[in-house]
Amino acid sequence: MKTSRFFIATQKEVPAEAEIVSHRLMLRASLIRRLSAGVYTWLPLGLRIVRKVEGVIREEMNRAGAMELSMPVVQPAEPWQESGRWQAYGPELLRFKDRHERDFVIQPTSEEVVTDLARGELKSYRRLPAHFYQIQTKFRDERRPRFGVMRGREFVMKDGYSFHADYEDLQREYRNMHDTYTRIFTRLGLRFRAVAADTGAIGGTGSHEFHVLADSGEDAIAFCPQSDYAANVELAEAMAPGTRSAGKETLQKVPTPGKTKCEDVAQLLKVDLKKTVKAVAVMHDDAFHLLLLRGDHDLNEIKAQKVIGAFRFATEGEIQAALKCKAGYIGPVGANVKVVADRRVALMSDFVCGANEEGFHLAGVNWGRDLPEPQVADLRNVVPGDPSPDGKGKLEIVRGIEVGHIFQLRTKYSEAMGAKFLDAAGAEKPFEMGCYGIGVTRIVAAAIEQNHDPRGIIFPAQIAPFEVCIVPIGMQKSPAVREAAERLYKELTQNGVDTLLDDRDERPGVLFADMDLIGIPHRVVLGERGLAAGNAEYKARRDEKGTDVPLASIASFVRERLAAA
RNA sequence: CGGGGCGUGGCGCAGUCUGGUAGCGCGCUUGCUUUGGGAGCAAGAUGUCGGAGGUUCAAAUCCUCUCGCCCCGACCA
Repeated sequence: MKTSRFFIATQKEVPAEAEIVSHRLMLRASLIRRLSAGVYTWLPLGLRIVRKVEGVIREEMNRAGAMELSMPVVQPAEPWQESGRWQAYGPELLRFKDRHERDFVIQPTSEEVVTDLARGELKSYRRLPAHFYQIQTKFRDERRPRFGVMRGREFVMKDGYSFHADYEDLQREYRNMHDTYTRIFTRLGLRFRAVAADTGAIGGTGSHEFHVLADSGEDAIAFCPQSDYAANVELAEAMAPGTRSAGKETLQKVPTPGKTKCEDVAQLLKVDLKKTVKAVAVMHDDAFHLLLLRGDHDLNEIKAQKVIGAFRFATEGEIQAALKCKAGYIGPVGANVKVVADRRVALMSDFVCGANEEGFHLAGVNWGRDLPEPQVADLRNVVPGDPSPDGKGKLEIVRGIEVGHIFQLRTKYSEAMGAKFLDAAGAEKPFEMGCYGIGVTRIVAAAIEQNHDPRGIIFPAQIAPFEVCIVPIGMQKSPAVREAAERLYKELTQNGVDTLLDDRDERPGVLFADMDLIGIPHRVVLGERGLAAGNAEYKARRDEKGTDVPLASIASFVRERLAAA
């Protein structure tokens, strides 16, 4: 490809709409343009990257035995009503009516359609297992799209669905996909980690997420460097080893006017924040609960929900009604309400908490003596340094971007939709199902997030829009440069190298800056100076300086570099 | 959905408080010079100031209502 016949519209200035680096660079490098919130046009340069990501995924999915198909983006409401997701999905599911007033959705995933297909076609165990996948446009009406294509409303996802005669075979395929995803993300040149995950709204049992590691990631991942333990912090179990030491202090009420936060109280009383307990007031149905956490810990709402059921935070009025006290000074002592203590809190002694009287806290509080032994549960997010749940070391926390997710759905959809096959004994059974997603367009953003420098994007070779760029200096003026550039271009393209020849009549600085910005991994510069000495100059995107290579061997040199990557 | 902010040529912004009929940089067009890291000079083109209504002799500026977008929190590939 030659730049004179290709659409490149790089920008020097940073667009105001973009906050994170990948979004900025994607706009500046003319990979994407926004049409509306969370909805983007993929420009020719960006689409090349998407296609390369898709290519790697397609190759590995096919190699793993999955079969590509394509299901409709627009789907009728009926199967969604059958599965129950028409009600369960909520406003994120984009719905509309056709001219006959019939309900439709734009697919956010395709469990319903693929299950409908399976129940019609996979009537016998002899047809099993079967794994169908597609690389398709999805739409989710996100409450808050952000970071460009990282969390767009419209996006491209690879979604695969497998059907099995029994659970053992589903588990085999689940491991197969775990391995396949590992290969895919490795080939894409990403630094990533597979983590145990909550199964969330899709339901089912086993589940892993694949996260690209990046500080800008929206997810927090807890992992143990001493073992292979890794889990989303939403899920990671907070351990509390040890026993409660006997209390030494007497209970006393201390004035803490204006100090409503644990940090402020700890500072005022000159005690460690870890000696304080905070009480979070929540309502489950109409029941008021106090959830107790150590002052330096945060509530994990998913865990709390598993303990007391769906809840919301109590209002100031409800707190007044239950405890006769303002928020900021509430605590469990003498409170006639349900109390659930985090495991760690249950092991504390001589601690500080609210006194249920405005302007006062209690110090030297001890379980049993000052208040009854509480209900104990895991309520908090893990923090760095917590013991790993597998007992093999201490947890660290990093941030990640979720780019893949695999689930064991079991029979959730097959039972809801009556999708059954006949087994060898002639008995009707619901399919055991798995589903497997990869965020294709999100990967492009994640790869940039992980690979960039002040000059721009540094694409991993597998997904770069072009593998090599040729930058001729003064091509329009110098016949020698033009001739050398055209010859090298021809030689590389004829050998299947994805080459971009920058033949624009621009100053060298512009060409260099653009090629760096759009992240082409290998660059060959041809100038009269070098040509006079019989040399071309080669530079990899990450290199500081170029190196001279004899013109006669530059093509084979580049091809060797490509093969080495 | 709650909280904060922003809508002025293709892009980034000033002007708004204190009404007087729109400006800067980048980009774009043409010419000359320049040519190994986003050139210089000259001449140009491009705006219903997000939209609607109102106040006023006069509105980008004041008032009302709307629409859109971005950022921070609870969900997902």
